[in-house]
Amino acid sequence: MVDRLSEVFSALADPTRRAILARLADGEATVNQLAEPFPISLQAVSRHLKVLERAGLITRGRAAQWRPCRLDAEPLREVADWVTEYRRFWEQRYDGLDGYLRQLQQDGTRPEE
Amino acid sequence: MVDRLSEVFSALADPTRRAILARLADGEATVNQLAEPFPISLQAVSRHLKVLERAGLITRGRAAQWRPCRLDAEPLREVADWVTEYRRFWEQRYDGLDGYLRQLQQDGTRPEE
DNA sequence: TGCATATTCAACGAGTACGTTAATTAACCG
DNA sequence: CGGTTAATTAACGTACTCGTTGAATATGCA
Repeated sequence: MVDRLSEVFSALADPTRRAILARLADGEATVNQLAEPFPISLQAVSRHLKVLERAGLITRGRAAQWRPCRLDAEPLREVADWVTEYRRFWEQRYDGLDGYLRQLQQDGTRPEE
Repeated sequence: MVDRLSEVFSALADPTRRAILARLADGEATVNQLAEPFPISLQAVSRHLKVLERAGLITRGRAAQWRPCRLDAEPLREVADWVTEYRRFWEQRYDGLDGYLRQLQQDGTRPEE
């Protein structure tokens, strides 16, 4: 994995990790609290957290023997920025002239990467 | 891979595939045309296209011996919808009261999944 | 000190991802 | 038909992912 955006997309490509992010939207939580809803081991959750941390999607504190996790949405802003470049494609109407109009709209405004 | 959103994120977690999508934003292209900029084999690109197709990000036609690829941005709309749920987190200002305010803002509006 | 709790690290296995090269399929054309 | 071009499929190697269980580390507390 070389680039940051790939790392973020890869981290998001797992429903458990997305559920963890949704839980962290409610506020900080410990590893045990985060693991509780899932039918997998605590160790597996700990690894998911490491993936999220490497992607910059969470940060971790230290309080006694707990390692509270906190959401960091900055990488999600980058995702939003990336996907926004394609907005005009899903907002297009397909009404018969679509091929011609699509060609016109696409001209010279290709998203980067 | 079980759910659609994971499939889409996974497809996007590769810079070559994102570059292919960017190229297709200019309009249809054949496999050879898409492969041309990359230092990898045509077969490897063909596989990337299969991944993008399974994720619903491209569709393919048939014209003689060519298989023109076309961008389908519908899954990107789903990505945009998902990430938008977190918008308030990256739009937050961190000005000292941050912990308290974040707690207030997060209350009761957790993104799903 | 000694034990309980919270979390991580290590080692393993099954499955998947991504690249390669070689062979195959499909369509066009002389 | 036979050859060329476009693209896919097959077989393989290497590496990574995601789960497991067992051991280690870190902190709190009696």
